[in-house]
Amino acid sequence: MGVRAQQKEKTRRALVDAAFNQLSAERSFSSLSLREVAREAGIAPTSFYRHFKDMNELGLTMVDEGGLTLRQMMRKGRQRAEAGGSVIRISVDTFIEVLESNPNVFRILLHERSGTSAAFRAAVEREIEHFISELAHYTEAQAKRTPELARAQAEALVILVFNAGASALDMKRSERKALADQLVLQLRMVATGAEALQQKMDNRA
Amino acid sequence: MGVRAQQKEKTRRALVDAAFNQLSAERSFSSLSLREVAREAGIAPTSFYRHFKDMNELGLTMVDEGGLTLRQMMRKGRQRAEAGGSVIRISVDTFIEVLESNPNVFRILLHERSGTSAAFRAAVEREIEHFISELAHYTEAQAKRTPELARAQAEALVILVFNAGASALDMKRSERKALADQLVLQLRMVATGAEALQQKMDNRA
DNA sequence: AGGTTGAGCGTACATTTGTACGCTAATTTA
DNA sequence: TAAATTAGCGTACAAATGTACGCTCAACCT
Repeated sequence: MGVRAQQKEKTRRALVDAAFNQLSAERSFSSLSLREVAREAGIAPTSFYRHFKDMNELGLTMVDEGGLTLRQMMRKGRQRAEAGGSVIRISVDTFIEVLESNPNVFRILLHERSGTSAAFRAAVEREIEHFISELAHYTEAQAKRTPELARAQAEALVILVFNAGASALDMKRSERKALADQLVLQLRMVATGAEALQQKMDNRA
Repeated sequence: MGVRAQQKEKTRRALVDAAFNQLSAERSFSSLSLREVAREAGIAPTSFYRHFKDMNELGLTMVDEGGLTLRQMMRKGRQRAEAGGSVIRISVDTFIEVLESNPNVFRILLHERSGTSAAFRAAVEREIEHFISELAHYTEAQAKRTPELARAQAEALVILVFNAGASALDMKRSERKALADQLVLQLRMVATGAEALQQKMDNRA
């Protein structure tokens, strides 16, 4: 890559990072202005357009990038689970860790999921869908579920996890412990319930 | 109530209604400006301050009012359930109906739940908490659950329902049918799983 | 009846925003 | 080496926003 393209990439990163850094509990992506982001990135407002068509395009980039980060981290966590122990427990613990080290990635996903732009909502949904289908396939193979049931189960699990994540963002470390415990309990409920429903169906056939 | 206070109340209502009417899939509360709301309500921007300290105060009013509306409608639905039939099925159907007739109430609750103002998040959480604890008490008595388990179960149910609501907002009527079916399946999973966990605990004791 | 209150208005202003336009200077290409 | 490309800048402007201030006049109180 030439010197020129390299510098451009660097500035682009500065923009994305600037935007992520400005996110907080009090500041959502849609409340950021193009000028603010440019200022934080150390470039002139008008230079922003050399990299993104508008703020929307930047936001979508962030969603995609954030989703990728998340999936990579969760995958690493799953490897830990393969060493043995409760899959649910380990996954929840991993999730909390990921959330703690990337709060702003979660913020944008959680907020824009119910946001004002259809493109954003779709992008977030796509990211969540990754999690769901990955999990559904796993369950279908592992626990011999009907595809339909596996899907419903996976979706329920993911929703519960993400929701807990939203609550966790506002919490202190100590409170998070209790949250994680309750989440584990809820996930077990779903898993147990799905198993029972599956068996009932099998018996009927 | 005097003529004066009556007129004031009328204008206040106009403001609240104006704000609710401006909400849509593309427009969140936090993207509304004081001036827009005043314009829609037919008053001068500066007159807004005769009724609310700022937009935040208006928003909190809307959350409270919306939550109340929701609970009232769900209560009515529950009476229908007492006539017999599956509690889960009837509740879900009621919920979908409520959602269809008050989409904007849901929009503000769902969006501000992950919103940018702590006061808003707390207000929404309070509303959701109403649902959860009402349901937890019901389950605790009806199905003889441990308080802890009843709480976890109720919370899981409510979260799944609200989440489905968020998806439903973007859907056509026909798609909603499938969503409702899957939601029912998920709720049964949770209920069945909670029952199984409860029995396991009872046996151990 | 006469004084007080307060809802609603119009004017005004400082800020902030997105973005159009044209320049510069360094890199890339030919 | 000469020409072309382009990242980044500064200037500029129209639009919109929140809100301070002071006025009016109908309703209210005594």
